Amino acid sequence: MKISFKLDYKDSKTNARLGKVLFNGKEYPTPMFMPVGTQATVKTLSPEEIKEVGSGIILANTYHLWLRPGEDIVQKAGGLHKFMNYDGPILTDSGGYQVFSLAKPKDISEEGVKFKNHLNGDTLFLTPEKSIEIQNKLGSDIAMSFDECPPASASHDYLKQSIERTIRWAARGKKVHNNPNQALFGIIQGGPYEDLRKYSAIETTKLNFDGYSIGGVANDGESKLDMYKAIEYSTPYMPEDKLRYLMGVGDPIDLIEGVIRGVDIFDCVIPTRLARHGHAYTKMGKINLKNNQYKDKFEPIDETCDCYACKSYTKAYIRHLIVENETFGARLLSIHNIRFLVRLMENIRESIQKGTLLEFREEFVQNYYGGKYEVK
RNA sequence: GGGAGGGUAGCGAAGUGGUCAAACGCGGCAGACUGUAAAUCUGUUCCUUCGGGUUCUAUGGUUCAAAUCCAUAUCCUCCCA
Repeated sequence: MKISFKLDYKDSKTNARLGKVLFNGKEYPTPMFMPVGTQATVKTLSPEEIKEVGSGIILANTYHLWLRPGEDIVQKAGGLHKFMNYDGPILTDSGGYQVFSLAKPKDISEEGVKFKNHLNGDTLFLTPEKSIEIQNKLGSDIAMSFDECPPASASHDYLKQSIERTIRWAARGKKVHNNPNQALFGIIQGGPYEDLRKYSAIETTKLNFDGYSIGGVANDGESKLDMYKAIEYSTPYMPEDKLRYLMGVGDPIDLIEGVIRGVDIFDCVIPTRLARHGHAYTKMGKINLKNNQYKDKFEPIDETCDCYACKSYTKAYIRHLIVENETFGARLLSIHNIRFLVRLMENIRESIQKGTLLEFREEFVQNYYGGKYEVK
């Protein structure tokens, strides 16, 4: 059964929406945060732990799984769900982000993108058709169109020709996509430019995808202001009855700002990466547990948190694990950080329900930034 | 008792007359991270009122100039008795 989306409610004071993703007889409420599991694993977490923290959809990556173990192996295993023992919904990114992180502009042609394999330097070639074919074999529930994800520094001229090509790539991918059990999403690009976002959104939605995402955001130090503009310039042209996905975001405040601007789902590596680097989200802001001051703090990371790490372990112990580079520390912090974002989304949904989302935002900023948050 | 080598910043270790407050590694202290080339990367680590001050086991000496050369002391390691 193909995954589907139902829009339930629209906030009157903001563009926020409440809805649900329907999959396998289960409902996953939106707005939602999706943890990233690039290599068919949310780093350090078992599928049981992923569910325990309350995550719904998780991400995997086409590029990485194409290289290893190869889409044929995953297919032979019976698809991603069986391969990794996860029965919740899985979204695969198309490899578009790797166009940004691995390829050089000159490696991008109408046909596709030339990559240097980051494992051994081999030259590889990925096309929209190939990306869809791989995602089909991986058996994800949501496949993403293969796009170019340009850097924040890209000029208006470059972006213009880039989004036109990305739209042609989206059409090519859609043409070869024939898996009735897999949704296919289109990706809107255009940097912080109103005309380009509008153009990209209108042309991409004409192709009638199952959902739409806003891409090319939060790259290489793009300002938050530009990110918010990118969302604001895109959503007016995105259909209301389809899932809206802001790719690669992330930061707690950005999740709130994204929802206010009409986004339904988000994904980001940041909670798990920060965890591996010793950082923890708390209501009162992000803390670096590696800091000396936590060495004898025998208290949970966040008194108000209901996660496994906070229920059973202290800052001092987790700090010790992180400092000693023990994987259990990364695991506890990953559980905590994802749980923090999942609870943040729960609170956001509650506030939408109550019509107090903007007040919730103020309260969050007051606590998390000590009131000193300024959009730049 | 005889002989050889050596003592450099928190630790290990380069440096053997000026470009040396002294490479590099570790450890320490911070910072960054937004569709994961990311358990990674960056900064900093003698003192300082940022003018400068005090260092290379100790003391004395040679020299315009010493971590580097000489003398003595001291400690460590190894070898022979």
